[in-house]
Amino acid sequence: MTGSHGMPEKRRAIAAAARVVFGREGYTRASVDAIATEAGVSKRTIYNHFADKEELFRAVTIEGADEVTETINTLMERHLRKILDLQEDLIAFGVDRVRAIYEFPEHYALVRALQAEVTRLPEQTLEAWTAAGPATAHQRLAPYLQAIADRGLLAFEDANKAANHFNLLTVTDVLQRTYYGALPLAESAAREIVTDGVRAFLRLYGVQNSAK
Amino acid sequence: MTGSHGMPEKRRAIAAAARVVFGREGYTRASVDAIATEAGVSKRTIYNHFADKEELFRAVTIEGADEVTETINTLMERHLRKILDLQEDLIAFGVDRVRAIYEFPEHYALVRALQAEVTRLPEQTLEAWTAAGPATAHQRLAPYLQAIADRGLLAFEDANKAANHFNLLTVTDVLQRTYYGALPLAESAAREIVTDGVRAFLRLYGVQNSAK
DNA sequence: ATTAAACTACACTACTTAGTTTTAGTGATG
DNA sequence: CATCACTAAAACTAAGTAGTGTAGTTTAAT
Repeated sequence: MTGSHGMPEKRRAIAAAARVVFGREGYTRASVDAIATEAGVSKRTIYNHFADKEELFRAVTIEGADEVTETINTLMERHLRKILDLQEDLIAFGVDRVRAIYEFPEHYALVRALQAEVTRLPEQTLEAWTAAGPATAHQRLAPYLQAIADRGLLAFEDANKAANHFNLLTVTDVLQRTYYGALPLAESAAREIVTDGVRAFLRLYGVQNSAK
Repeated sequence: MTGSHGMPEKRRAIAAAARVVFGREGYTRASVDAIATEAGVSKRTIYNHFADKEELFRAVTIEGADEVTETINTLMERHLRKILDLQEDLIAFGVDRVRAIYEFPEHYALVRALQAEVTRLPEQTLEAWTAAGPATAHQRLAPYLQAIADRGLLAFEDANKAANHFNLLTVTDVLQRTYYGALPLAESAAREIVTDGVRAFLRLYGVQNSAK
């Protein structure tokens, strides 16, 4: 059963374990031995697949970002493709997006670890991660907002800036308050933050047709 | 206030050095020996002033937060006490506030280190730091905005939410893009972000008849 | 000058780390 | 069968870690 979908099975086990341990312990504190144990693999095998600890870190941060980005893409398709009630759809998207933070705790733990390492990371690694993760977050949102604007439901000059403001007013607010998902947040509190954010966003860019 | 007034000179040297080294290396990687060297002090002296590494970290994060909070208070007094042109004053405040990020690089490096440790920190330490730093950021802004609203230049129902939105649209945007000050940001870019943020803020809460 | 507190320098403990090497074994391919 | 690529397990190297103990030195107030 060599499920070799490009990646040997062991490599995937190592990557998954690395994500957990790096997320839980941070880069420096995470030991390669601990990752090996978590992966159910010998330490030597890790070094057969990855040059060193740093390359392992680089690989898993980017792969993790890809995974989350994919999830967010799905959420945008689900909520922002066909708009029935703009405010409700934006709120539903925001709430699901926030929920995704708590559905990928290892990923956001990894984000915290990565942010702590920013000044020590090779420029290239940071760029690759930014491109895979945060950058896509609003680069991919912008076209959806543009499409909604084209149908006359939103009005702005720059879709990218609007997307940026949407993210700031919803998911960034949550990330900031919870230290990137480290602190728990009640579903109801998340909904309230997102609702406030969406209402502000619509006051900024909404077209007055659905009234109060 | 964590007064650095009655504090022996050596203790201050240690705290200053710890801020630099923790900021540069992160909590785990920073060694107490390195902090001692940076402070020009023997390691034993550090342990005469602080119970252990963790208490040292706790002390310097909170002292650093106090310092930055004080600076921000000064900026609010300077720009938000007497309003001449609301938009210009808010922009000037925002720009100075962003500049403060780069005037306290060790502090924001420390913030990154702290965020990475959030899940391992004693709850009490995190609470104390949140209270000294980020929490005050908009708790103290709210009264200024309220005073401006009382003069009829702004309109909102909840000053705290307005303050939160102001911060999100200006300084949080910058912090997020620069990984909490880790990446450089041109003065002009900072000004553009803040200007966009302030304009959005005024579309949300501004009263049309004022100035201009 | 005396005294007490604070300091330095440094050896020392008990432990952890990244990465390598060794030894023994696995399953597949030709 | 033999080779090949991989693996586990454990020992090992070389380095670094937090924190302690102590002997001798500085500092400042009396």
